[in-house]
Amino acid sequence: MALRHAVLAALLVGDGGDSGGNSGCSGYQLAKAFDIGVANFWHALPQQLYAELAKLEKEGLVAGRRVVQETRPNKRLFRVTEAGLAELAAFTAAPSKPSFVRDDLMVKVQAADSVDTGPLIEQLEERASVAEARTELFGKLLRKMRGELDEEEFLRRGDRIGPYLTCLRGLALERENREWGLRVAAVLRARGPVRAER
Amino acid sequence: MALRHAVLAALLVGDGGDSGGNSGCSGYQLAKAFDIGVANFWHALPQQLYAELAKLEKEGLVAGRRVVQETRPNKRLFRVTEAGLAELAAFTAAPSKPSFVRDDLMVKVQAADSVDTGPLIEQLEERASVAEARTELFGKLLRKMRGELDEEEFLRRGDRIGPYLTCLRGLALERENREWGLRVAAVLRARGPVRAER
DNA sequence: CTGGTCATGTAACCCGTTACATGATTTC
DNA sequence: GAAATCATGTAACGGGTTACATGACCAG
Repeated sequence: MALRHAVLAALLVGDGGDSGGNSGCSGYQLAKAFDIGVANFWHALPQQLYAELAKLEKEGLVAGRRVVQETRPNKRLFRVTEAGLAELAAFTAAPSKPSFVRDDLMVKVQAADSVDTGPLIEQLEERASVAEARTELFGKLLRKMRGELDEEEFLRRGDRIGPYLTCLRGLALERENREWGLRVAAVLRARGPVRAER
Repeated sequence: MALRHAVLAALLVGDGGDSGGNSGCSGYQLAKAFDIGVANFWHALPQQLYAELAKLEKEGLVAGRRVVQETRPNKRLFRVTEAGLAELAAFTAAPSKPSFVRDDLMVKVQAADSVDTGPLIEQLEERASVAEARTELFGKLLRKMRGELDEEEFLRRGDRIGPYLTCLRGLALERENREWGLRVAAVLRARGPVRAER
């Protein structure tokens, strides 16, 4: 049960959108975060998030308040409570589980000597281009977060560097992703169609 | 249900240990592979692997044969069948699910502005040193796989490059992992203990 | 004589995924 | 007029994790 901590951490950012300081963040906004930035270190579907928010609220780790909208469906904004912060602190102090990954494309590359590489090459190049797009996106997010300061300066004096540091890693991973995809595609292309000797 | 494909791909290597060509690989050996190289792209516990092997055997995608040992417990070696290869081929041709990651440490870094960073810094440095060890391990594995050839040469003419290419990615990821860990630890250290203003 | 390696599983429970359900508003 | 965005859930099923169970051999 560690999704809760990912949710709490993501909720801290609390980009309520408009002016209202740290008003919180809706399930929907949270789901978007889990599709972009948070996806670098945690994956979860919207349904899971709604369910987890409900559980967290019942346990008092987040507090939700209903916001009535006229032109849009009503929504609920959640913020992390004191108890939620304590939970996060305890989690941070405890030992971490080893990170884990699941990647279809790498499974396919692992088997590349025994199967037709045509579709694989396509997928690798597709992934490289997606990775490139994400690289640019992360670059923009970073620039936005640090504002006018340069990186060193921001990391010394900025007041919310957590998301910046995770985004930095996301950027590095996507760059890596792109390079690897292109490299492997090139290698497989150069070898040509499968030689079915065995 | 994609663990099956990871298992099939891992089984292709078939490092039966001693001389016997491509004799296959036991559940136990498979579990070790999932702890080292395969962990770069798939995570699974031994129990899952034993269960999956049983299922794959019942479906005819792998074939197991019992090997009686005197000085060690008996074991079963599995190899991928023709049907298994076909399954892998179909999987490779089909679209890939987006890769996904779950990383406790990154969740903690995301929340770094709101919690005590002491234990976090320790964990980051610990991870960096583990990553360094894995970097060296992967370096050795790569040298072993390519034998006397240099990398370019091996990737052009070697006869099993799949595991090499995935290992290459593992190496890059671990390097990245180490650098990030050290960087973040340094940044957090420089900021000193939490200033609990808010 | 303690701890690591080899070797394979079962059972219960919880978490995560897939499928379903709804509906108004804005943009192309 | 179609498609994306905003917005929130429920229900069933299947896969994954945790805990348990066993036991011989080898190295320090």
